[in-house]
Amino acid sequence: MAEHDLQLQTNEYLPLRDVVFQTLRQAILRGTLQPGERLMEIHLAQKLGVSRTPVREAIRMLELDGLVIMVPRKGAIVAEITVSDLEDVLEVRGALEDLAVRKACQNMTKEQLEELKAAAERFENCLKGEDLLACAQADVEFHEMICRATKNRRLIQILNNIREQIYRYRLENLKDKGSHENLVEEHAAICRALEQRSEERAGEAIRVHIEHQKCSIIESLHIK
Amino acid sequence: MAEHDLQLQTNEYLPLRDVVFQTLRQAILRGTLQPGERLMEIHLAQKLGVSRTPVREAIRMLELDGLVIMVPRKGAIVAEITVSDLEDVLEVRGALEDLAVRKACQNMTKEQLEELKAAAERFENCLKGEDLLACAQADVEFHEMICRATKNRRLIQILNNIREQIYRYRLENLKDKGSHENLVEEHAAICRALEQRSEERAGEAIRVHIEHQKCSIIESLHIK
DNA sequence: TCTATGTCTATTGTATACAAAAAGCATGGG
DNA sequence: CCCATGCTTTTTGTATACAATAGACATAGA
Repeated sequence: MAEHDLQLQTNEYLPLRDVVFQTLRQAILRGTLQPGERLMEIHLAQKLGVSRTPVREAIRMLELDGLVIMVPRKGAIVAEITVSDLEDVLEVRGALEDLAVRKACQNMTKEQLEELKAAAERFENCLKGEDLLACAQADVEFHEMICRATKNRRLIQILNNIREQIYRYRLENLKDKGSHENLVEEHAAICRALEQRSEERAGEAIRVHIEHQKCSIIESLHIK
Repeated sequence: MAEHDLQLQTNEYLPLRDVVFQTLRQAILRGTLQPGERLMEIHLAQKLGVSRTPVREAIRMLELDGLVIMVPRKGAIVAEITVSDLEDVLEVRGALEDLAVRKACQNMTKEQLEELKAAAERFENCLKGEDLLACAQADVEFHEMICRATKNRRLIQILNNIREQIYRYRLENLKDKGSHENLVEEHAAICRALEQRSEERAGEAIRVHIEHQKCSIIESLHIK
């Protein structure tokens, strides 16, 4: 097995299980731990310098998060996402982002709208550079901003979760420069609809946005 | 503390953590463990005849399920649901049931439709009796049937989860006989729209259904 | 040679022991 | 009488010890 450099962010004063959880989650989302790879408790515990107990509890949490799959009496493996899974997840995401943007139409203040446009601009600027992680971050911020404006905590939580699950594939997807223009235009369309407070247009715009994302992620999976 | 009669369904050959998890979840959903109540590890472990380890792991799972809340260095307490939480959850549920019923319009076979109508009828018959649990069960089956027809595993999982979370309040809600007629008619409307394969009507019908549920649950909370 | 069985090892599942921190209570000083 | 401080108790957080099982490998018999 490749020697991953997992390392705890020991700075915080949280229960170890939470620190381990965040560490492993990051490792999975960033691809340090690859789909299909086994998570062995003793191994991880030694690497992280803790005992098995917090590692086990972190794995339980990853399991319910859908990031690992438990095989009874065999342990946890990093979850593979199949094309069919991705389609399912993105379909759900579409419905929820639609709800989010509609609520945002009602709730978003002028200031929030300005911030949103600024975020869209940051995203555009990032695309010109080479830093994929920064692009992804800017895009996440754009969507989170809309989401937060809904004030619906459950919606925020579920959408964050879904975004995290597909994060690795989004990253892959951003490598395709051909789609960059479209992405920028789609974000702009969402901003415009929000400015007009048109739930219909905003919903339509974001559904198109997610749909495109779905197609291009699936395409990039096939190429590999 | 009231002496709850928690008991493991030892029949199955699952890891204890899963058995404990299901047991505690049932206890919370059925109200045996009430909102605000503390879950103490040793106590539960002794009651269930296991050690603390599986109990702890079960609690971690309940935590990510939103059924308990962890207070650092204090332990877990059964989650309270506030009116605002309920509104949030039901808003999300509305969007997802809408998606589900639209997909069902596309996918549902004639046989499935017949089964659905049968389920609606069972629900109607249950309402005439006094068995609230049976009513709730019949209603759950009706919605699950639609959900399963979508073939979207993620959607099925999230909706099941949401339904479970509000189960206790639905039960409370079913006690109000005044709403029974409406419920039956709403189910019928959903069936009709599905038969006509009209996504628009089906979506509208189920959104109304969820919206009514929201109102009457919140009302019944205020009365208490 | 192939298969079946037995043993050994690696790894999870479970229990318990130990550490640390928070809450409650009592006692003493102001 | 009230408040603060320290002790005690309760409970979680963490580590480790022990049990059980699945998988691999080897060996023996057909």
